[in-house]
Amino acid sequence: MLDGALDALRDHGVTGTSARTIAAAAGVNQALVFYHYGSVDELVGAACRQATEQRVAHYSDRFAAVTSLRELLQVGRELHASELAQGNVSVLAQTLAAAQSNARLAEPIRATFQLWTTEIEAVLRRVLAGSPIAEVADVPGLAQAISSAFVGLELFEGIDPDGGRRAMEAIDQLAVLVEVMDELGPLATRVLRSRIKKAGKR
Amino acid sequence: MLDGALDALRDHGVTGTSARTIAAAAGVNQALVFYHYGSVDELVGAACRQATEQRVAHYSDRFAAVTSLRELLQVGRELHASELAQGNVSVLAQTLAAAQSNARLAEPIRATFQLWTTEIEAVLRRVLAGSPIAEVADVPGLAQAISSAFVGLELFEGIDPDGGRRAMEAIDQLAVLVEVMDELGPLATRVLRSRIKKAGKR
DNA sequence: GTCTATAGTAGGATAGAC
DNA sequence: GTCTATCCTACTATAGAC
Repeated sequence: MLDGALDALRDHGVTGTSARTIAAAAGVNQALVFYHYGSVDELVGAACRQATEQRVAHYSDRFAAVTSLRELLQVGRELHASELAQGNVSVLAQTLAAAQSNARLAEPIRATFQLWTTEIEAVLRRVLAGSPIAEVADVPGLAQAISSAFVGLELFEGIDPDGGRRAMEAIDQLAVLVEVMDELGPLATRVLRSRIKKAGKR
Repeated sequence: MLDGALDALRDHGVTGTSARTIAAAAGVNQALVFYHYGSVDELVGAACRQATEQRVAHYSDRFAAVTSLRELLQVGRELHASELAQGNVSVLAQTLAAAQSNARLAEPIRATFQLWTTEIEAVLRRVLAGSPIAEVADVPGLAQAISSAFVGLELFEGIDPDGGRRAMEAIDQLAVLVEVMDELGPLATRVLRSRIKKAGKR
């Protein structure tokens, strides 16, 4: 039935997801939603949670093998492509939107989202070790910015696939910038540190 | 009634927005939605369109005065704060999510979203003039990436305000990186060009 | 143009048979 | 645990009075 909930979110969106559509997708009776989960919202929350745990576990090895920002982005793009095909990230984006005005859904979705952010944060901490970026940048904040941006792109791609692809390419080019930055040597590092420090006092 | 539609989206989210809630917010009768707009979706599309046109016009002067990436981000943050308080960008995010599985809403929302992207693109083109970034980066793609990321952050902030704030800070620090990059002089520019070229052949 | 009234449909939730 | 049956509510959309 958890799978049925995901299917319903994929096929009908948040607005078209109900106890009835979920039950139909799962091939069971509508009353079971309430018997097992109490409400539709709780079922949706549980389904997102479980699905995300599985996806994160599935990509765990990939993330662990990442040694640079570009590789992180590369994994991100693969993940984007495969999850888009399965509609998984779209489901998360849907529920994230629904959670805005649904207090019952907010906390479960926040926790689910945190699963991705935590994974990205660990990679960032490893990849940025020794980099001047790590000294000044807030790594958890950066991780959240990245996963948020990812969701935004996902939503955008849903209504404009071509534009979404171009946006992804552009981000790829930005990642090159940051890496080059990191490889410019001590002079650049010094300039960078002082500039960021100055900017921080603004 | 267009305002009523926005109020309804703000207060009840996409799932709770109906001809009835819109009419109640506007202080009129529910039947008028169908008389004037034919369907709820078309009213919502029109409302988003009009509201976004007004907001874009309102920030037009600000965008025109921007001369650097950091200033662009600064305007973006002000915009974020003021629109968050009014709930406007959240409305756009809500409808963007709804449009994923609603063909009738997809095109109007895509066009609405394009209003912001076009504005950002113009600023980028001006700010990045003469920069090595502009030579290799796809400016329209970058503009779409930025507005997408903005929406993602907006959604995220809705369920985790503290995390959203930290993510915004982190992006601010990244912008400093890019600017420093731009100011490192010809050596860095040369390295950058060759690296991006190489990366493009990957 | 705006209202009331209403038809028809879909969803949340529960009671009770099996 | 799973089903049928059912109640109540809320929604879209239309017809028709004013």
